[in-house]
Amino acid sequence: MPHPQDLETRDRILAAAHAVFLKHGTAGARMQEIADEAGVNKALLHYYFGSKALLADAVFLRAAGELFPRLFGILQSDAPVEQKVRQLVPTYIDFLRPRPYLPVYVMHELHAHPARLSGVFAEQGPAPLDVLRRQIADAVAAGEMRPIAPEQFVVNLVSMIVFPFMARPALQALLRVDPEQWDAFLDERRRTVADFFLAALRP
Amino acid sequence: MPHPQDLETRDRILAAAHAVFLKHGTAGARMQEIADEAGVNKALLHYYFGSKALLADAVFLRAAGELFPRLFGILQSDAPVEQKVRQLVPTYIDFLRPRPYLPVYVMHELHAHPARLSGVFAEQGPAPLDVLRRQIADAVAAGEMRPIAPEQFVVNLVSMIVFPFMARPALQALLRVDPEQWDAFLDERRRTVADFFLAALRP
DNA sequence: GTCTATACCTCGATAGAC
DNA sequence: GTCTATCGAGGTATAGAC
Repeated sequence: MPHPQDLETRDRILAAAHAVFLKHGTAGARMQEIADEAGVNKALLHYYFGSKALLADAVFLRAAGELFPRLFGILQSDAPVEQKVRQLVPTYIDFLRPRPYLPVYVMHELHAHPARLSGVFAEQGPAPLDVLRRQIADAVAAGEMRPIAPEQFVVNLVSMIVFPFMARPALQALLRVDPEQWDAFLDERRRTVADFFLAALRP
Repeated sequence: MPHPQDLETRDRILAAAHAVFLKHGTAGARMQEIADEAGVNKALLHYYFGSKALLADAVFLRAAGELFPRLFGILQSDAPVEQKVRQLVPTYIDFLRPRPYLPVYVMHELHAHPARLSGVFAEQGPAPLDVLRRQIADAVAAGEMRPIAPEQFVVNLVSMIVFPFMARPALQALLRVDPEQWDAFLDERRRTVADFFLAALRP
């Protein structure tokens, strides 16, 4: 973009767009609502981002960029398996708690717009499961762990962490949990999910 | 609606709307695309359903109605816990496999449109966790199970079943799994998730 | 850089023939 | 019941003043 830009205004617009897109999805979002939320007028959105589609791209990359890397940062480390699990569960729950719309937004956009995938995982490094695969193999050989494929390991763990946020409205109704009990419910998951997961790995 | 109706045409439209709404979400769906998919013209959609919003309501109720009841049908039965788990995992995975968009669609609509909740869970009966709560208490007292709150039990189990479908595009990229390997990955989950879950409950 | 005013167009909805 | 043709609201995008 050849335009001169006020970065502070640009950030305000991007933050407002983030909030509105996450709440309504790209198709359901209105440029007017973003402008209102940012305290500017519609024309400025086009001045800074060119079009709704380009603004949506920027927001999606931002959202996916906070969702995925902090998962794989922890999983790829060389720390022992148990320590990684015990660290990931509370860390990620604390991250998602103030961002309840983030996972559904990202997954919905990926379904409706699969081309977005290339943008997100382009700079992705080598297969991220190698460290974990060796750690599991060693623990199994030492008789300390039941065998499990590393893919299943990761998906089981991430499922239990992320799914409750995606299903929150349904779970609140099905479990008869009002919004304040929901916080206690998440606290309990924060405390118990790692234990539950590690218990499943006992030989 | 006081209109006379051709039920076969109405069903074709509803099925087409189901497909299009699930793929793009309510806001992203176009009445023209639904008409094309059903092999009729736009005007007929209004003849049968009145408006896009009403058609969207019908589709959402239909989708939520296949997603939730078959979960709680199994969980509320009087069968032993282990049997319920071993039945639910393959049954539900087989159900979702040909409907990969269903969970994300429902959860996204519930986030963007929380009022829909009332429509879905209105006819819901009494608290559905009572059977499970007693079964867990008995098993724990008999020394056969680690203690766990029934809410956490259900959410852990359902998370591992449903989440992979919601996150499929991301998981395929992150795990380096191409679409045909994805089927094998789901087969493995179908075989292993119940064992994994039950292993976590061992005392 | 930021605003107001407006052009342009997509899309949901309706009218009316058959 | 189903179609063609068209209207009008609402939304993105642009022009141009400041």
